[in-house]
Amino acid sequence: MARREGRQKAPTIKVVAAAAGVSTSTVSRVFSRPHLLKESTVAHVTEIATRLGYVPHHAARALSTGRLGMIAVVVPDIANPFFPPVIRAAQAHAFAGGFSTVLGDTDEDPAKELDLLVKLEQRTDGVVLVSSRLPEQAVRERAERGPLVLVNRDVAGVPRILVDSAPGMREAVDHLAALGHRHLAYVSGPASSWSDEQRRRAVQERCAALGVTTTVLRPHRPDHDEGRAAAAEILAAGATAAIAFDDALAQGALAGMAERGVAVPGEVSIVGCDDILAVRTYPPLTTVHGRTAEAGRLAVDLLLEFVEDHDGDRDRRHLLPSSLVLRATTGRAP
Amino acid sequence: MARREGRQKAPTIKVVAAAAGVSTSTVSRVFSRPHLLKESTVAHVTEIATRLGYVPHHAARALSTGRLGMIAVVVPDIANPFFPPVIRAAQAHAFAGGFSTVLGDTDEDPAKELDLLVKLEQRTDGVVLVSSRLPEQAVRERAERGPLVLVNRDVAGVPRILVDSAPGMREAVDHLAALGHRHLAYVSGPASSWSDEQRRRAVQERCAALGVTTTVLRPHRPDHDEGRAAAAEILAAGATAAIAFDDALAQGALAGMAERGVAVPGEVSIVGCDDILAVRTYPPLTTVHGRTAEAGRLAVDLLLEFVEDHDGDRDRRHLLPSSLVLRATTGRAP
DNA sequence: CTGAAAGCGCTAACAT
DNA sequence: ATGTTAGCGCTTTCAG
Repeated sequence: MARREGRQKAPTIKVVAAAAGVSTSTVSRVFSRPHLLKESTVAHVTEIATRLGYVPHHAARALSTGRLGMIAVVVPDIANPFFPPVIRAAQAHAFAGGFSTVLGDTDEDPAKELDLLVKLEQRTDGVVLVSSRLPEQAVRERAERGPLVLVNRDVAGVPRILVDSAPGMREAVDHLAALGHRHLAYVSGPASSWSDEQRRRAVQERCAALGVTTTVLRPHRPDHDEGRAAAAEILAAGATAAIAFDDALAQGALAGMAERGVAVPGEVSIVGCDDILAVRTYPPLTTVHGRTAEAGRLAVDLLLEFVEDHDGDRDRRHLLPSSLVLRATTGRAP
Repeated sequence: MARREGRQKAPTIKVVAAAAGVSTSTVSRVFSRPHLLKESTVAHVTEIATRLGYVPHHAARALSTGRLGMIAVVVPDIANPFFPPVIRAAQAHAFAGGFSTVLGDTDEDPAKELDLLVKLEQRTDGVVLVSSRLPEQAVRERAERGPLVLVNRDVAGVPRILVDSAPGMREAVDHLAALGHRHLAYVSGPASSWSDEQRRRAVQERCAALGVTTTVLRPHRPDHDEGRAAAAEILAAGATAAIAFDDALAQGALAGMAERGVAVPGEVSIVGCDDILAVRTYPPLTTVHGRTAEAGRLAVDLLLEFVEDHDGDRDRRHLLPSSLVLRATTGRAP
């Protein structure tokens, strides 16, 4: 059996230069700003380089330019199905722009979040911070120290992308009212969540405008179990329809209703938010679809802008509209 | 309003050296091999360094040592709930070992996977490749070029961690047989999947041993819709129980049964695999729990071993046993 | 135990 | 359009 050779060290710019009969700067330029070179040189050097299997060394380039070629995407919990689409989009877009992404998971813990942010500061050119759980002041301070774009967190002076669930929520209320519902419950999400406040407010205001009674239930951790518990609360409130902070809660509520033998949408109607697992429930969940993937893409766009130009206008705020997706968990009031 | 100062550049080893009245090598050693120095020197320099807010520059160190301090975790689809636990565990463990992680998403596309692997080769010290869709030859070639650990892919000569669903599958068959089921369907997953083959085989063999009839259904994409479709196939086969390749399929099958008014577990029993969303279904899904998080942790362990010592023993194969978790979708045969 | 000096591989003025 | 020459910030022999 042939013994494995020790891994061959990669060819450097120097050996390519020698082989091509040009200077190292020329080779360097071929890979960074080819437009400054004669086409023939570019072609020639490229050919030699590929033949030798040359690839620019990342760390060396980083050291020279001060650009790491890497951004971070930080989320509270990668296992929460809300995040993968934004991560994925962010990643793909960054990659297209020549940047790698590191993913950070804060485990929903503000202390870990802060820690991570500090560590990442030296390893990345900038960070996309999704659904930050940090106090506003901390976010602002971090934004002072380097390029930072927020997703679903509204801090003035820090560039941010917001998935705006309000339009969808209003549609949901309209839809329910049109079906004859006169009393509606809102199943709240985490108390400190920007999104929750936004969604709740949209529901309340629209209900008020339409003369529909609304009961706001206590804050809930956005998971299945809490949703299950919420089913009882909805029933106790005497509501005939409920809008939940998110799909996980809505799905839990569905299960809770099933346990109690309450028919959905026959006896009560349920609406979710985020459209993240809507099609996996039974019956398929009527929900508010937010453009989360687009949020990831836009966040990276914005971030890369700031990486290029540290002194761009910080106070940018993008709102991404949402809309109601009708499926099978809403029906006429009993 | 005070104008924001341009970002202050981080202090280098040089300024720390000057401030501490020592040479740069000493400062360097304080951060890399402090045991070579007098305790008092270490203490003194450390103090100065923290006061100045000095942090070793990553890229510079990488250039010098050839160690990037970074590993990659590559998965087919970050949105597939099977992966987050392994990613999360891998990440946490790597971080503890002083390594950052980049996450790669191949979008289930072998071409993208290969591409990504090439790009990552120069940016990381090694990669954990989860559920690779690449041909065996390609995997082997990549393993020659640098530290690589596989998860849920069994290629001889490449270190690998396998979540072994066979024990759990056997338990499932035993469980169903004990409940009086005599005809059982296996809902197959992707045709090229190592896991599917393993699971199917375990089911078939155990059924044969027990004298239980088994129908193997066609390959399915592991998602909800296909599971829904599978419900009809299970019924058509005349089976009174089904074991699905994974939880997504099982959950879909649940929905499919509900649509047809077939009671679970009254009329048919359903078992999933992976225990990834089991508790979010209604009724809660009986499923095979695999130790996926542990797989992530172990993979990183193994990988870091190879990063330290490029010539360790390549042919390591870890099997992580699984077991059946009883919940509410299995019951006596009708 | 500590210092001096030579790079690691690449880019960026500055020349030409 | 291309070559020359310094570094980027850190580690690492080699001396002392």
